[in-house]
Amino acid sequence: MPDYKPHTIEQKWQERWHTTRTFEVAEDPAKPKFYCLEMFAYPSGHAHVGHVRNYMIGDVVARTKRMRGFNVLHPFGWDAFGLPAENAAIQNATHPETWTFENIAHMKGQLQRLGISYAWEREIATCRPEYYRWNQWLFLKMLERDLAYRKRSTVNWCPSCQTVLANEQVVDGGCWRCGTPVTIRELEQWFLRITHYADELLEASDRLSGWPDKVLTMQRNWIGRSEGARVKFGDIDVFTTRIDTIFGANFILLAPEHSLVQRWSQEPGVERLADSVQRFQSQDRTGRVTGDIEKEGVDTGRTVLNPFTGRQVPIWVANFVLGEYGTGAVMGVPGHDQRDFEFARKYGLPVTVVIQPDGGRISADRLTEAYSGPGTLADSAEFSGVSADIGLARITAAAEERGIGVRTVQYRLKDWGISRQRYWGTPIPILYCDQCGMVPVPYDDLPVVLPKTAQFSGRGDSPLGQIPEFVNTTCPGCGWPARRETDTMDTFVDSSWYFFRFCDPHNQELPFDPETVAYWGPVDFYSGGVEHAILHLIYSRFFCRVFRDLGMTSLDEPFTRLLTQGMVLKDGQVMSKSKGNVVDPDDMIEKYGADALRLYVMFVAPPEKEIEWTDAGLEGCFRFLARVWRLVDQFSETIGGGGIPGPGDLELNSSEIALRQRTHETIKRVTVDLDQRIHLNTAVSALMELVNELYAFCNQSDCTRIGGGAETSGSVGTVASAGTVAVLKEAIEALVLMLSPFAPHMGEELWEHLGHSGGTVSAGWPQFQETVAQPAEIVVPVQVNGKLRSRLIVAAGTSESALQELALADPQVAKHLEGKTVKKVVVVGGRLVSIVAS
RNA sequence: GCGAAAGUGGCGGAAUUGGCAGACGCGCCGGACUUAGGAUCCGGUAGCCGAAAGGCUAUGGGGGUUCGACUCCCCCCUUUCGCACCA
Repeated sequence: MPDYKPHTIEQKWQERWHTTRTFEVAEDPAKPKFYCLEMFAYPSGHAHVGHVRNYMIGDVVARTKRMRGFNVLHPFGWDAFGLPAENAAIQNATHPETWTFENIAHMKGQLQRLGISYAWEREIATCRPEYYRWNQWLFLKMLERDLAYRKRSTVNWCPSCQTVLANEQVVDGGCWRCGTPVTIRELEQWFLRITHYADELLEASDRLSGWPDKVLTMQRNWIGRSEGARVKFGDIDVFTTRIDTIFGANFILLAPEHSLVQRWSQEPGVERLADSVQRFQSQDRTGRVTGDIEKEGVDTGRTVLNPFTGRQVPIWVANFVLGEYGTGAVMGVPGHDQRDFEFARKYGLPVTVVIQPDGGRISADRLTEAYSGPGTLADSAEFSGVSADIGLARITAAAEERGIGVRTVQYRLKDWGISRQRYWGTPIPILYCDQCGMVPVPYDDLPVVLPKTAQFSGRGDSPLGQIPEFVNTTCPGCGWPARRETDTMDTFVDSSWYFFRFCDPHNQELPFDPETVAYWGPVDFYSGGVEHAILHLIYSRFFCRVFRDLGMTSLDEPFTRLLTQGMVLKDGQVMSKSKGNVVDPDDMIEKYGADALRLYVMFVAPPEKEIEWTDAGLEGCFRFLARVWRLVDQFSETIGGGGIPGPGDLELNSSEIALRQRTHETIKRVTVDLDQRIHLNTAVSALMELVNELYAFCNQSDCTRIGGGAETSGSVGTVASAGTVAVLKEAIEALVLMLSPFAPHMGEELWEHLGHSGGTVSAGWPQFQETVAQPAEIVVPVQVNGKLRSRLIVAAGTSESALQELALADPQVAKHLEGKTVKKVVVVGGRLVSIVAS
């Protein structure tokens, strides 16, 4: 018998899968579809085990679904635009395209050596004009529908990456890629109007039952809906969620960026104001947003009328008021807002109490902190005496009636700024003509191709601007000279709809034929890192709705079920090149084979959890596979032939019945674990148990001698009975089939050894019979006063009264009941007997 | 600060609904087979007491509900993650 040698069989099957196009699919209305997708990869160079874990998880799901009769779409591609390629170009004098395609070639090889069952003919790379032309197409469609627009505004700037960042790409005040603190710049930028869908994105999140709560919570927080009102204090519009406290608004606070502040600080004789405003604006942005800096303000010397109290209130500028949220102006209610309270105490501004807590009375001069709880309005003219929530509604209505306020909903979510001052991205298909102004590139002229030659200086101006042949063009409207937009699109545009492109990746007329998405969509199972919770995942939900509103799909949501896989740690740390702790899958494949690697990564922890890499664990999985190999190989001749009757038709002895029961029970467990729970680790352990059971069966029934030494290990012993052959065949075939999503090469090889030529997919997923899966005898624990005292071995289905009798008669139990009276006996049928005595 | 998730042997982790805690694997210990074993097969392995039978204690800590709690409730500790002056 040849030992388990993974390399030859892995190579054999990978070649066969490729030449027979095993995983390529077409729409087939006769079969149920299943779209299985893992987040596509940024081609950074070499994938480490942490990266490929995700693909292995998806592959187990895809292969299982295929065996269960689904028409499975399982594609892969490359998120191929982006900064690292350009940075590498600056450092190594290679072209970003060269760098990218070399990396893709290497990583594709890695994935193929892992045996991931991708439909490679659908592979896409976003940096190809065949792909990014549809970014441009969609951009123009969005422009037509006013979902794309250009405006000058302050934007996040990463000084290291030398480009603008979207709000979603600023993490803790730093750049999501490199962590460099973000600064502010004012630029003309293109924006996509994601806020148009803010409410829908929020509401629909309640229906995403297949998503982790954690991700949904993050998205809801990010959208940050708050209901309130805008109220005019003279010329100043403030946004408040607490209009019920307006009678306590003793001052107005403006953000340093507020247009009035900017205007006033340019007037003569206000040096103190101008200096403070300047200082606030230059304060560390992170600190301003996170609240780490000291709250400061400066009096503008101006006042404005509080429209409800009729009193003049001073206008201050405060560094903690954010220009980008609401109207950049707030009413200061020191009695009922902690920030305003601190501010008022610091600068000696008056504090007024306008809400009295129920059953208590507070006064302004004794307050040590703002009171923000519920209560009854006080000192609020005609509104005094009503509860705060009723007051809120009435005051809002009054403001609307007087034309000085309006109910409104405010979002934290901002429109998505997509302009990037870099080269390696999708050119924005816009021209600027002196005669016609801004002109969209006509659809027929798409794609606007990224020019090959460019200077990669990393200087912070758009490299495309350095290429006259690119910039200078003619206006399609008037024929006069025009200039092209030189910014490129955020690469998150590419990834926001690629899952649709996979349905129809070679379409030259449209991003995709709506029919294909109607068949394949939505993605049934999507897995990837949680770090995309409010980036890629929210953008994709946005784009799905844009396509829907363009009439190209009827889907509201792109992803039905989402799994966020855990990271792989080595020495307690995330793998990274700079830490030097990466595990290269190729090294592990070299040592143990792809099947063992896959099995280990699936077995060591549930997919959502992070795992700590150990070579010893991998070796254990290799040993398990070798154990399966020996088992199957030893029986392949005996059970591999035809004409073996099914075990259901034979008289079986007790150990044969027991093995058969274990087989069916295991099928049931593994099926539930894989199909419903995606508990891949417990599915593997169930298979390990079945293997242990098979070894025990063989040793005990003496049907053959497994192992034992070099000269005996090759022999096939005599098999005692037709029943033994039948139950072994059933068990081993089920084992091989169920193992094959995890260890596909071995699965196919052993299936072939067992005399089957059609492959595991056509064999289908093994079926269990509920009646066979139930054990004939069960163990029923008996507790006395909550302590386990004995175990009864009884036939399954023993009645509760019989169980009670048996339990009370049990000698161990009787011992603990001595001198006591039984107060109560709880019998849980088939589960346990609990006796209470005293 | 607010919110969420988690905390189980030497280690990774099991325990669908409140019902035998520690499945499975790693590691370790022992046996068999062997010239040899770091291969293979078999067995043991939470702690404490005990020769054994058996008993006691154990799921971060402390309370509670229950015949019964890793699981539910309250308080506290630790870790991880998310949010963080959002008016």
